[in-house]
Amino acid sequence: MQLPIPVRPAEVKAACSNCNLRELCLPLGLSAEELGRLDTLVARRRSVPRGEALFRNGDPFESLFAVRTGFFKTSVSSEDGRDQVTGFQMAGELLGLDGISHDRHACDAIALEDSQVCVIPFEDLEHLSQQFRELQHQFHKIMSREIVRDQGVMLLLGSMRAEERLAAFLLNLTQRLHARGFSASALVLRMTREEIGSYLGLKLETVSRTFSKFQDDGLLEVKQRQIRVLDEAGLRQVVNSGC
Amino acid sequence: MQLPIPVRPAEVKAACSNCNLRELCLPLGLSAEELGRLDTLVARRRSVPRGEALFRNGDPFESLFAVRTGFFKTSVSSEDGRDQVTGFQMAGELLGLDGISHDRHACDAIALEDSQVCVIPFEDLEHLSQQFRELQHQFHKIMSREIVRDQGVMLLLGSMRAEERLAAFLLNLTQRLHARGFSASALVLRMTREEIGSYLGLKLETVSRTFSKFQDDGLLEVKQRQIRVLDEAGLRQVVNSGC
DNA sequence: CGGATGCTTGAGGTCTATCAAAGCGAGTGG
DNA sequence: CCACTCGCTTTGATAGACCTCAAGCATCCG
Repeated sequence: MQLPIPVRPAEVKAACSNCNLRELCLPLGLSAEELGRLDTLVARRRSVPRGEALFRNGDPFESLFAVRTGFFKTSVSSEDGRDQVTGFQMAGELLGLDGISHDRHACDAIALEDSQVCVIPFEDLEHLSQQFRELQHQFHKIMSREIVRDQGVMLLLGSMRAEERLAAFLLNLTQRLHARGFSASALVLRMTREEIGSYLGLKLETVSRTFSKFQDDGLLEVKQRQIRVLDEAGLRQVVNSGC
Repeated sequence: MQLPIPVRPAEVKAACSNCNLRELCLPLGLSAEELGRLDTLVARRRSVPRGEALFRNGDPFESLFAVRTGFFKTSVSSEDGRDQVTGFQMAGELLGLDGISHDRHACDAIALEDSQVCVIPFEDLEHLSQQFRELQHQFHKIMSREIVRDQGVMLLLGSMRAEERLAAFLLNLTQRLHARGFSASALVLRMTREEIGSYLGLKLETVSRTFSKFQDDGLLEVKQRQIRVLDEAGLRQVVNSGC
């Protein structure tokens, strides 16, 4: 998979106001003035090589991060070493909202490919959103959207069977890629079967078997991490086959 | 179970500034001035009889609600009629955060006993939190806490087995009741086995069997909905027995 | 008191996990 | 340039956890 948005030459000072992702990210719906002020806030960038952590559970929370390019996973772990992938984040999505509650990050965020994020110092964001109603509201919407998303994952984990889970996962991925201008039918997975399994509450063997079954059923073409969706309607049917 | 906080006589105008729950709720950490202003905002009350909805999926979103007395469940449902309980809320906890993202509620909130909530008009809250930094920050913390809580539920649903789930659920309940001044060992469940099962991703029979097993193992005393925790450390061990 | 609702318990079946082995592919070094 | 290695994936056989179906019991409430 190519980078969702071509990286500008380094010397060009990119900013929210001229970012290709502003329709998917925090700036959505802001006025020109608000955008300008946001630019002054979101000045820093940070590159995260594949496999490295953007932050880890327990790290002091100072900033939110907006994915510019690349791909991340977030995961939580319990004291006894259990591990659960809680989400995958692509360009335009926010990372770090978990950290606000206790001033420390509550999960790990790991880059699944070489990535770049915009650093959004949280104190500054709160300060600025006191002056700009719309910015404040947009931020609240983003947090709320995360809560709604999490509820959807609970529904998936609590009430769906393996095939339904994987189908729902693939449809969600393709829908998000499509919103970023990519094909809705051809995708390259950035994560391993094990990471998909962790996210979906399944073992990696079950994920692999389910991919194979979808291929046998003519829903997908699967070549390792290269996936082609042959029958989107069929996938939708699988998701809804539970009840 | 008794009401967590004795209901004041109706004629007494209760407000955030003299609410017994202010250490658990939105007012936490606010100055006297901020509290006073919050009082003017949170003027309305609403009673919800047992079994009735505070709001339903699709209802227009206008206000958040703080539970004053009683007990709620929230649940989401998919198009195909699948149903998932996403949480249980008791006194001092906020309901409705899901509604911010699309100006419509994204779940159902049902009272599991006769309940009373404080109505917090959301526009007013955003307006007021533009003036009061601390209120804004406290609200952000509450939203973030909800996100962290949801991640914990994902961990539970994605990686724990039936006994671990139920033990974790009971420990969470007793801990929250304890924070409200109740016994950490004796509790009365306000929800059915089926609702517990839906929350934990299990069938009601499995919940019932697991309760029986805990009783056989000397961890609990179970009399229908009356639960006595006999061995809290043992429950903790069950939660961590997975890995 | 009697019906309704919710809870418990049993038997048998299904789905997913577990254990094991072989295959594929990308990157490395000879 | 090829052989090798390592990580990841696929596939098979088996086992175990949880679900399903069914019956009986307890509790609540009119």
